[in-house]
Amino acid sequence: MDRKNLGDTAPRLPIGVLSRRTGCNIETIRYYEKVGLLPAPARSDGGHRLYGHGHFMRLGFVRRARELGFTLDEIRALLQLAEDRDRPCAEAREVAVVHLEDVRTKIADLQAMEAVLAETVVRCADGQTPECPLLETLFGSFDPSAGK
Amino acid sequence: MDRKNLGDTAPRLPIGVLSRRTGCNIETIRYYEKVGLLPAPARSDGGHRLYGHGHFMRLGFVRRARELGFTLDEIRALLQLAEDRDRPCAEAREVAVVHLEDVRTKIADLQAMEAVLAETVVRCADGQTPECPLLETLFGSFDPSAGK
DNA sequence: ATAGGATCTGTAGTGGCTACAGATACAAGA
DNA sequence: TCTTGTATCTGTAGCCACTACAGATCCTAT
Repeated sequence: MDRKNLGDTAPRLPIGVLSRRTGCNIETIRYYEKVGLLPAPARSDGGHRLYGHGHFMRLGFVRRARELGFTLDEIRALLQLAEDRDRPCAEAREVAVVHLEDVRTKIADLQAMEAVLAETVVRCADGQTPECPLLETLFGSFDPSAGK
Repeated sequence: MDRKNLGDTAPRLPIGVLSRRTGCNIETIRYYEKVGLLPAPARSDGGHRLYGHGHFMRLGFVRRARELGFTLDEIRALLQLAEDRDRPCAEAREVAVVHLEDVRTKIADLQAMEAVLAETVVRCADGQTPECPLLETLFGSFDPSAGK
């Protein structure tokens, strides 16, 4: 877990290489540096960013965490735990549990939407309905409690 | 479907009443007016907005559509169809079908995340693992293809 | 008349990017 | 060495759908 030493002896590479290897947009990399998620890298004499192995590892972490839907603040916390703690697993797990519940809530919300939409689309398609079921639904025509 | 006549004879009510009856934040109502989703209402002599029945109907539509996840532009299009077309159902249905596919994609993405997260959380919890499975996953330790 | 709540306009911010524009650096080929 | 094309820089602004003030004015009940 010795991942905080970014100053290793591997060759340092420009941002375009980091971008292509990690699948992360150049502008996003600069954004992550701006918001403190990535440390500022060394620079060439001309001012170009030069990234070492540690940056590749760290950005890989960030991207995988983003793909799992963690917010940048959650990722920040996870990286901090990885750096500072001998046994970070309990705390890291807590971050993941909270996020997992959020993901499950979002799934449930979307599934509720999907159910209404799917039903409405079917009713729009059957061609037997004199008015448009979707628009009637949205205008609240089928809900007697609408209006107060 | 005669919903474009907002100048009816019912009493006109201030924004706070519209907000409470529709569950839509006052500032959101003003935002919707700014972006053209709601027409500008009549005003009192002192400049306060006064909303009639048509606005209540229209904002109800917008809120229900938002709850179903439609974007503001999709809602704009649906309202236009409702106003302009004798038979808007085919086009409205097309808007809903595109949106339904988007919702299903989001559900699938979230379910993929949920699967990875749930597995990782379980492995973090079992206490048999020497290192933290979540952090190892994010650092890419269990993926031999990581690095290029 | 007064006071408290409602409302106004304008501005800025949220999260996570993304897209320029104008200027400079870098590398390859002639 | 020079030229040219590509890569990179910084700064600014925008996207989407809101949300939150701040200072000023309006409105209504006492």
